[in-house]
Amino acid sequence: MFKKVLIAEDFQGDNKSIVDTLKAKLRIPEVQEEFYCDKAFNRLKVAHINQESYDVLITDLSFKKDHTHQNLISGYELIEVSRKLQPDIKIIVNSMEENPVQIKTLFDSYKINAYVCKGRQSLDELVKAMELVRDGAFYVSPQIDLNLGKNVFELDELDLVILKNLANGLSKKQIRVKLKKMDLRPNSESAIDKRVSKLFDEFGAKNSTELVAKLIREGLI
Amino acid sequence: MFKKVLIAEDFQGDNKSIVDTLKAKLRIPEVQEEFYCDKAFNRLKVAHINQESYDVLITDLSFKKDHTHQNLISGYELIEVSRKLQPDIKIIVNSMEENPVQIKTLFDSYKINAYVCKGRQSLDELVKAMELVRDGAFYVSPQIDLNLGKNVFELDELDLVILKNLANGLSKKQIRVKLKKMDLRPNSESAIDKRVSKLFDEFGAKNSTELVAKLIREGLI
DNA sequence: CAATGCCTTACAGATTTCTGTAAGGCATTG
DNA sequence: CAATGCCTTACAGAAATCTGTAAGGCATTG
Repeated sequence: MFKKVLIAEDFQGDNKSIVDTLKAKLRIPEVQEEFYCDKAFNRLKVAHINQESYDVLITDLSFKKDHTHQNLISGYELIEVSRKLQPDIKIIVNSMEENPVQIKTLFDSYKINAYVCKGRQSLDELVKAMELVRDGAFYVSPQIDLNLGKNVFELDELDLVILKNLANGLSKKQIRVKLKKMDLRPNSESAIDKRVSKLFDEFGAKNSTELVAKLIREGLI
Repeated sequence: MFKKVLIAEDFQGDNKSIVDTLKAKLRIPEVQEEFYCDKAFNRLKVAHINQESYDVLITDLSFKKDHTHQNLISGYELIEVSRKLQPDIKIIVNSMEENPVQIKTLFDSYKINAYVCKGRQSLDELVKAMELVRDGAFYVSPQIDLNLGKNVFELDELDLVILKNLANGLSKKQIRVKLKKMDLRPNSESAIDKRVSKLFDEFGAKNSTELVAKLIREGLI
C-alpha cells in the first residue's frame, strides 16, 4: 500500500475521519493533514524537493474562505499545480459535488485517479478507491453516472458558464466578453442567445429569470 | 455530562468523527448514530416510550436523497417532530449552512440550543457547544453573525408575490394582473417596477435574474 | 386652508431580452 | 466539384426591463 498520503480538507470532521480511517484500515504509515490548499501545496513542494514525495493527495474541492489570505482557493487549483509539480502523484477527490459534468472534467482535464462523493458510505468508498488506485485503476462513486450524452438535458461547460453569469446579473454582452477571455467558444452574442433559448425549451422556462430559478432549485448551478 | 446522545448525519465521515469525539473528549456513555432522519426519529420515539429518552440530538440540516423512501427528508422536519415529541430534548445543529437568517429561524421557531457550522474547528466547537448546552446556555459558531438588523430586509406579502411570480417567469404585466385579482395593492406596473428596483438596491442585485437567484439561494423565496 | 411629505400612477427613453431570418464557413457525401 | 447539412455569426424587430421624471391623491401639520 502507499506510504505517504496528504489530506487537504477544510472540515475538521471529514479531515479527522479520513486520517483515522487511512491509519486504521489501510495501515498507511505517514498521513498528513492540511486545512488549506496553500499549506497542502507547500507540503507537497517541500517533500518533492527533498525527494520524499507523497504518493497520494486526497483533496476536497471547495474550501471555506476565512480572514487569512490564500493563493489557492479551491481544490481545482490545488490539483492543477500539484499535477504540474509531480505528474505521477495519485489524486483522489473527496467532495460533495454530484454533477457528472464537473466530475468528468476532473478526470479528463485534471487527470485525477478517483472521485469519492461525500455520503453515507464515503469512508468505505475511500478505502476501496485507495486500493484500486494503488493497482493503477480508477474509482468513481457508484451514484455518479459519467455516461453523459444519453441524458438529454446535460449542461456542458459553456452552458454552466453562461448560466452562472446570468445568475450573477451579467448581461449577454458582458458574458460574451467573459467567454472570449476564457477562450470558450462559440461566444457570439447570438450564439449565447440561441444556447439560452434552447435551455428554455429543455427546462420549460419562459425567460432567463425562470431558467436560472429552476436550475438553482435543482442544484445544477 | 449528558448520558445519551443521538447523531443524525448522513455523511459517514462527519458521523464517525462526531461519535469518536463525543466518546473520547466528553466520555458520553451512550452515543447512537443514524444516517436517515426517519431512523433517527424512530429511535427517539422508542426511547421515549420506554422512558429511556435521549438527552441530546445532534443533527445535520440537509440529507442526501437516495433510492429509499423517507418521510422526513430534512433536518428541519426532524427537529420539528422531535421537539414536539420531547420538548425538553437539547438540539444541536451541525451543518454547512451559513445564512444567519436561516440560522436565526432555527433558534426562534425551532428552539434549537446550539448551532455549529461545519468548518475547520467544528469538532472543537461541538465539544464547547455540548458543555454550554449542558449548563443551560446556547452556542453559535463565531463566524455566524445573528445580529441581523442592517443586513436583513423584510419581504412583505407584496414583495413575495412579485418575486415568486418573477421566479416563475411571469412578466411584470402579467404580475400586475395577478395582483389585481388578488386585490393586493399597489399594483400598477410602475409600482411593481419601483418595488423591484428597491430590492435591487437592498440585495445588491443588478437585475431581476440576479435578484431572484440571490433570494432563492438565501432560501427567502 | 395652505404647505408639506409620502405614496401611487402614468409616461418616456435607453437598454436588454427574445425570436426569427439569413449569410458564411466547414466537413461530409455522392 | 456540387450538394447537403450543421454550426457560428450578424442583423432586425417586437417585447420586456430598467431608470428617471412628473402629476395627482391623501394624510398630516401648523
